[in-house]
Amino acid sequence: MRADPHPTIALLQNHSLTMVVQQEIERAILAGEFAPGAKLNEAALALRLGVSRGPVREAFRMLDEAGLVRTEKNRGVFVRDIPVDEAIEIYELRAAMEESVGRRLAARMTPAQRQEAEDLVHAMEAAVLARDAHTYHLLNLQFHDRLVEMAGNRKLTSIYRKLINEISLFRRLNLADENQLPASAHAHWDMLRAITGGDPEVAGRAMFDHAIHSKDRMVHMEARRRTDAPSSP
Amino acid sequence: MRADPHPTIALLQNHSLTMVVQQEIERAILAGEFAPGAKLNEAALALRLGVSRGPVREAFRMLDEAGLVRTEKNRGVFVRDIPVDEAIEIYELRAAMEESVGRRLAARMTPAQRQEAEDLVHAMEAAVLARDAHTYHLLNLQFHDRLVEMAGNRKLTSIYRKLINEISLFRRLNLADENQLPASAHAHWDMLRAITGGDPEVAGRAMFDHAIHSKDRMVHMEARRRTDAPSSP
DNA sequence: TTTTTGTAGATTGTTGACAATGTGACGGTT
DNA sequence: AACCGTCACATTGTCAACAATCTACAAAAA
Repeated sequence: MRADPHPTIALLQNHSLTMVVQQEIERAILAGEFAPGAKLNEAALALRLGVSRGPVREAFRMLDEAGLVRTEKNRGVFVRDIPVDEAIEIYELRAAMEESVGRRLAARMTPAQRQEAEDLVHAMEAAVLARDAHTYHLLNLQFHDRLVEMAGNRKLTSIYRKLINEISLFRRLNLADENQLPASAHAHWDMLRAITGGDPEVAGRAMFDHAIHSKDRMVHMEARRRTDAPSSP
Repeated sequence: MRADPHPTIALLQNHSLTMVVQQEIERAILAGEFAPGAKLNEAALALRLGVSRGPVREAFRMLDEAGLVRTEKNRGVFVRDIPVDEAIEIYELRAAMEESVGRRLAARMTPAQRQEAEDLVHAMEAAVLARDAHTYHLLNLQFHDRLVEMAGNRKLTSIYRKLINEISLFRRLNLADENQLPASAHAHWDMLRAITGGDPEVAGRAMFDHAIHSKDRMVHMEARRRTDAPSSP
């Protein structure tokens, strides 16, 4: 038996340089500081973070396995640029996972969890009124993330989050049209109602359809983009 | 545009030492040469593979991210030993994924694919007659792997395979009882029939139920083991 | 005896140096 | 002008040495 160490001590015990470097690069990628397709220079990153190239290389291997970067031997590592067909695959896989989440939540969601989810949708509605698409987007992500977490399957949660990270590397990802935000918020109420209704099949289907709808909108946007801007610009 | 390079050239282009080391360690782990919980010594592995510790460390980071090993700072890396509750989570997640696979296959399986799947079940039946539980186990894995691959979602396929790898680290994983093999083979015929029937919901449900049944059998075995062998041996 | 402390050896964490490979510019040839 | 070889330069791949940390065991203290 061992007591929980002092927070600062726990920090040092768990965070090797490689871990810190990995988290920092991941943060930078997801924050858009490195665009999809951009090359990541080992020495430059090592210099910027004040470490040698070793930990940076180890962090690269982790990010590669996580799907955030791709490594070309003797050429370097690049921020991954998710192709459309892979984005579609991720959306469809996510739909299957969210269906599973909906089923589970219909059977086991606690009142406190329901309250928390409702609070999030209320916040989303506030963002709609404020015409704040960015905040809406973040709340939307958080809403789904919390529902997934509430389903209580940690493996599913961790894989779901990796998928969301990868999707965020899909360049052509568009924030929702401001005009469609009210409808989107409404759809979340519907989903929540389906869950609290208690029928696993209904709830699962609701979350599945919602995810597929996201995919369809993305595919639609992509198709329109392709017709608007012919093959080579 | 670039042509596919000569096979040998492609080999050298893609396989850095780190990749080779990663694949070799992964192979050894999955082959059981390193038992779950066992410690992996950097220097020893580097010596065995004829490389320095750098590539071994990078391979460790990949295997960690893939969930095959766990890293304790300043203590080393250990083959992961999947706890029962995580195994259950993986089985349930796999069930959701296989349901999705079943739905898709009901709608798009080609005659050639159907033939291939049937051949695999025939081979499984042959293994049953030969009382060859090991071969049966491998064919079973291959059957499911091929079905997943046939569904045509590469992201789902790669995640599915990672889950299978992790499950194989679950120590208490038991091969099927020889007496249950005939029933198991029969169940695969049923699944295949559900798929070729063409109804996505029926096919999805069949694969989901089959996967959940696997989970239940595992949980049952685990429960019996716990009662047979009280807390501390 | 039990506990604590100290020390030596083994192992991991990190670094900088060297080797191998790729990139792009320059100049010469056709 | 287009093509090709050559050659620096930049970058990645690999390695070996050093520093930090942990582990095990023995000696000393309670």
